[in-house]
Amino acid sequence: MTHLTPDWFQRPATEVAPDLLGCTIVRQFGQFDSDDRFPGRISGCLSGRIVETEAYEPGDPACHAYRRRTERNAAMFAPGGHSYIYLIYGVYHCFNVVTDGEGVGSAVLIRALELEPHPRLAQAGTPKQFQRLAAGPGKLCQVLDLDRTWNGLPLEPKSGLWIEPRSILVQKAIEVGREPIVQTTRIGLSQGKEYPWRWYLARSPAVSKKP
DNA sequence: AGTGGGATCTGT
DNA sequence: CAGATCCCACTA
Repeated sequence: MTHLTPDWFQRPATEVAPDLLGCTIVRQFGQFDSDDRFPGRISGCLSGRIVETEAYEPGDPACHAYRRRTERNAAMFAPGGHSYIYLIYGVYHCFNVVTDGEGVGSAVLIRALELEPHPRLAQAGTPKQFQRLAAGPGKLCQVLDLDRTWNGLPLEPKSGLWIEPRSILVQKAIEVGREPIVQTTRIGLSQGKEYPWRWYLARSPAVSKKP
């Protein structure tokens, strides 16, 4: 089981964000890897393909680390490969991957996933509803059961939360343009609207919003 | 100590 | 398009 290691994330967020498309987030619930020995139980790994991302960088007024280092944004200054999770509107959580070197306040917001089927999601409803379960940063954290107790952790199997690289097939599909990537402006901001730092897989039904 | 607004989502 | 709902960062 291979996972993306810190050096992969030690680049500007605007480089990492598009490269994360097609990669897979894995959230381990059970104590063991692939713990599906007890069908129907809430256990094992829940995973999904990343289909939408946004980059937040130093010098960017929309970035939580724009002004200064505080308790809330401290995780953004960790070395690339850590998590940054915060509460928004007192209701939802947002999951970010910290990027660049230690001391640089930057991250990539994971906005949507294509989930893989799992016993935990048995009551998901129709296939169409299932597709949309992780369409948006708040919903994504609900489904993966991520909150601030997961803030500031290294993304590795030991943490129970990590990211795996694109499969060969997905990599190829993106390279030859069979899986087109769209780059646009970010969503829900009051400042920094003009930066085109949102990317998504054009053909994915799980993307939160399309033009 | 008080307060205004926020990288969202759902239903009207 | 309003409302939920909480925390935090900033001002005084």
